[in-house]
Amino acid sequence: MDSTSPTVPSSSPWLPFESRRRARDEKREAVLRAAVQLFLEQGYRRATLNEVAERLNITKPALYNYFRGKDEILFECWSMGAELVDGVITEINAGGGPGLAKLRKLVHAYAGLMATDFGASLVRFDLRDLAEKNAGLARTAKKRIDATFRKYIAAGIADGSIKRCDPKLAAFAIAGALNWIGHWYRRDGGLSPTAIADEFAVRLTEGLAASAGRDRTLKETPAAPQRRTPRRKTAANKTTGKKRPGGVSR
Amino acid sequence: MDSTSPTVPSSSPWLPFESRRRARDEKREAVLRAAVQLFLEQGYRRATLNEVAERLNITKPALYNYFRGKDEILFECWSMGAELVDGVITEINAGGGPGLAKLRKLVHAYAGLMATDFGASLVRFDLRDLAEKNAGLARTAKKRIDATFRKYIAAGIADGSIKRCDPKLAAFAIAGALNWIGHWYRRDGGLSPTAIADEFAVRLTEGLAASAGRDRTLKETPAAPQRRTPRRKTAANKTTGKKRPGGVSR
DNA sequence: ACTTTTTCTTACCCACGGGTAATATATCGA
DNA sequence: TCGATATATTACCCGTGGGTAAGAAAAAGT
Repeated sequence: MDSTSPTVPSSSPWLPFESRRRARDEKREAVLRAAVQLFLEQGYRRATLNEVAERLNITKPALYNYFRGKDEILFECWSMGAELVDGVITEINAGGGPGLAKLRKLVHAYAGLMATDFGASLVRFDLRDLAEKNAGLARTAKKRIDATFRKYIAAGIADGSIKRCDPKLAAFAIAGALNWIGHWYRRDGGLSPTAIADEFAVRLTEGLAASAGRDRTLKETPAAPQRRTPRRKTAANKTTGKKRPGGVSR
Repeated sequence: MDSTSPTVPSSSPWLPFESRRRARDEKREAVLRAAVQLFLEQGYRRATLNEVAERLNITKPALYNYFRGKDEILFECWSMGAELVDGVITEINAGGGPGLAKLRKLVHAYAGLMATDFGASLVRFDLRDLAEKNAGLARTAKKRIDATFRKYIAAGIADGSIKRCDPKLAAFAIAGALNWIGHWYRRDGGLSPTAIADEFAVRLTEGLAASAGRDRTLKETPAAPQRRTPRRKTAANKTTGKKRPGGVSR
């Protein structure tokens, strides 16, 4: 196992390992994509693993090579969404700006995410379907996201860009409007995700803006360099190549 | 049956019938109250009829004296919520006032409803769990509610009380924030329903107000004569006394 | 070519819970 | 008191779907 196999001098001996691991991870993600779609279409409880497998041209027990059970698949779908949001947040935190501007960026990006499968899974799935351990992780992640909304609002009040209000309730109102997108948005509807995001970024924050008069300064923030973020960060996890689903939880 | 029984001259011969029917309806509603609570606590799919019955100190088959099946119970719970909203809407429609005032009244009352069991059932239950026929009715009712939000906003724009905006998206944003209350509100939390309603009535509409400067005129509308509406209207249905759940649908 | 490991399939188990049948027990009208 | 009607109970059926066991098929390693 650990013998630095001298029989393969040309090119990295890691490649076979790597490619095997990659192939495995690709299949894992394919399962997640099929699952999240089905779960959103029919609802988690109604959706069956048989049908998930069928869509991938395999059979149910094959899924158990990649996941411990149905609820773990659900959790991983949810996690994908959470990672997307986390990515957005760290990116906004990296940049500076007044609280209001940060809030607008968050609203804009979050609205866009709600129009994606993994993003919607954040709000369409019932955490009570998760194993207690995973449900706990999910609750924590949710709290962190909510805290971010409040933090930006509080910061905005502090720096004068947002008028005085209760950050908790204001965050609930904004997050609620955004989360609801995940429930009504349809790909074949008349609204494009960016149109929704643009409008919500304005509509949900204009009432909070401290700038008295009418809205000016509303066009500077949304869409910044208009860069969505499909890539996955926060490496971690990713089943480091070991056998058996083991990795789990995070 | 139709013989005007001459043998019972003293007091109304209907009373026995009436009281029997009343007793039946009371039990029916008791089932609904127990069911909606359990469904909200555990989720519809997880909750079992056995447990609903257990909470009422009866056994599962007894439930079938009042309802055709689990999904009908769900529908009736949902319907109770829908009737509450309908009541609010007809009351607001009855009164006059500019679009913005009506919108605020609706937001205020709707927020309060989201803190009740039957109100929350409007947004916490999955219509896909309903029989197709009932799901259709529910979709229609939902559309009607959404249309009301848009109507008030459009009216507000027309009469100058609300600034120009897309009524569709504005309605989505407001309804979303409100509906979300049904997901996060907890009776044992720090926020009282009226506090939430008051705050949301302001927060969700201030951005739309056409009145340029800061907010004045914000205190006149909410809570009007502060009259909640617990009574049930829209008689119809109500199992007119016949045997077997028959009535159904509406 | 051989073994070993990973991946997938066929065939099954079985707990759960919605729904029904047959039957007992109040309740009411007479 | 006595039939008729609601109303409730006990005992059961059975479809569904998550999960597993045993072994075939396909890669990978040597």
